[in-house]
Amino acid sequence: MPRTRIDLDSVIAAAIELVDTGGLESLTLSKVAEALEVRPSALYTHVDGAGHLHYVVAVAATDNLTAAVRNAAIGVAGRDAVIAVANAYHGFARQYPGQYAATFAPPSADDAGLDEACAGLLDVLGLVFRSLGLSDGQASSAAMSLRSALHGFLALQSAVGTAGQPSTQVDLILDALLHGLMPQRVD
Amino acid sequence: MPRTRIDLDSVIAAAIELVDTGGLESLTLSKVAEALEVRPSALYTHVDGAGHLHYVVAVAATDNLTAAVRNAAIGVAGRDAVIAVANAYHGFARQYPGQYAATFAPPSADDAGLDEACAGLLDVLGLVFRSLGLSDGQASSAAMSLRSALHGFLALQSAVGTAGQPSTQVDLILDALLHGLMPQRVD
DNA sequence: ACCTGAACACCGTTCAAGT
DNA sequence: ACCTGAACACCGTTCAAGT
Repeated sequence: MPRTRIDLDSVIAAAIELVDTGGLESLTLSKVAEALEVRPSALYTHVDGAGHLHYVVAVAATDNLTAAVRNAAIGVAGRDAVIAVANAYHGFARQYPGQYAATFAPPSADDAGLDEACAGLLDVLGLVFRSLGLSDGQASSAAMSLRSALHGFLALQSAVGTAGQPSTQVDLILDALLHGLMPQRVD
Repeated sequence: MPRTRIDLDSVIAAAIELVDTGGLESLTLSKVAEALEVRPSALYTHVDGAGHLHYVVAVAATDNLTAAVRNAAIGVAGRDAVIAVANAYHGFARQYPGQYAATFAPPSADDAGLDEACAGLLDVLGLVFRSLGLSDGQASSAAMSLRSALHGFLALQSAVGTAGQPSTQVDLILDALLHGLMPQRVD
């Protein structure tokens, strides 16, 4: 009777499924091992401990977020593209709150995977602002601002002090970005 | 020889100190107990488990943040007040990253303490916008937007993908708020 | 090369026992 | 009323042992 054999991809897949089901708090080596029907110590062949597990899951989750945002930007231009991309970002965070939370893992010194994944996300957002006529520098600055605004809104929405109207607030933020955050006007 | 006697205030004080020193991850019942020189089980007389400990620390940390922001708003008015308040919020988060992170604890169903603490923070921010001539509704909406923007910026700054210029970005966000987020112009 | 099993440290939680 | 001590479940990590 052969032992159960796993690899890094199966570990990540099980971890993502775990995070989607029970949130980021349920991401433990023990639970991933249980889902894969191996002992926890078996995971150390593929992953360098709990911290590294969080890291690789962050990379995978960021890539998933980027893909969702990229797909939303296809076939739309200008101001509509910003709204489409913002809604896609927002929608991903609401549909996969565990993956979205996993996105904000502590960075690594000897692994640039998460930095590259974040750069990929910002590239997609930056391209949208390029289609609005912004320069490369302005576009990447606007991309960071958009992500910052969307995350701030999402973090406070899912946390405490949510006495305001959730739906109208997103529009306020987008309006703010489109009106004031970009160096040149677009409306 | 009498046993060591503690109360809720000493638990919170030890927890805040722990969070300031080792970050939010170091906030455990075991470490708080060790700091107070009692057994971990002794804490259950004053606090309802680890989740509740996080909750009461969140309330205390939010109150500390509110006090810092409130002090910064004294003696300044209009546009300068917004900048002063934003810098105070930003400064608290940088000086006490553990406390700031503790601020975002999951809300409670049977305890309104954190909601009230958040309302207190938003009240201070709202008063600043009132001094800019906004109505109550506009001011509280702007207060939530300002906090959302500041938190989004801080979260992405302390996390990954920080290739941009940190200092200039804060000003961009403030400009966006002052220019576009508020229903009526102030400049 | 890769998984198991035992071992250890750490954390949270409960509860009877002491004071 | 409040802390101790024992007990248990859970998690992460290491490492010798097997295959």
